Amino acid sequence: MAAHRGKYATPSFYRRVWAMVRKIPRGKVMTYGQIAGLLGSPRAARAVGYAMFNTQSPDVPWHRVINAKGEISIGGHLLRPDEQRARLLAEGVDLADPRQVIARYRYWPPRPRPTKR
DNA sequence: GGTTTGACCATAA
DNA sequence: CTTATGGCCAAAC
Repeated sequence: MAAHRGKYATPSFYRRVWAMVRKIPRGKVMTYGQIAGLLGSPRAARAVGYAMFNTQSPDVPWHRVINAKGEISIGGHLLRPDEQRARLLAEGVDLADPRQVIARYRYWPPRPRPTKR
């Protein structure tokens, strides 16, 4: 099951990112750096963004991933930052105040070690 | 295996 | 407040 780096093989790191993004509940958001940190690489925020760029699975709520400022990072013309905003608004996420977005809607996944209390 | 790129982040001025 | 810069990481070429 080793992830070969074939053209059509899915990079394992991306998979972890996607898996974590899938766990973001509706109406919640996570940041690139946050995801990277939880995956063990606090400085790999860019790679997380890269993973999002390569996301093609409808299962992955890519729109729930924003930057540390609490805003949508997509500035590109090819993509659709407006769509991300619309999706978040549809889930009840108010993007008016970026700081408030982080404070109110940031999602922290449960720790993988709930045992021992 | 070096180079390039990027939907990032923190810091400095 | 905005702009600039360095850093860091993973993947594609």
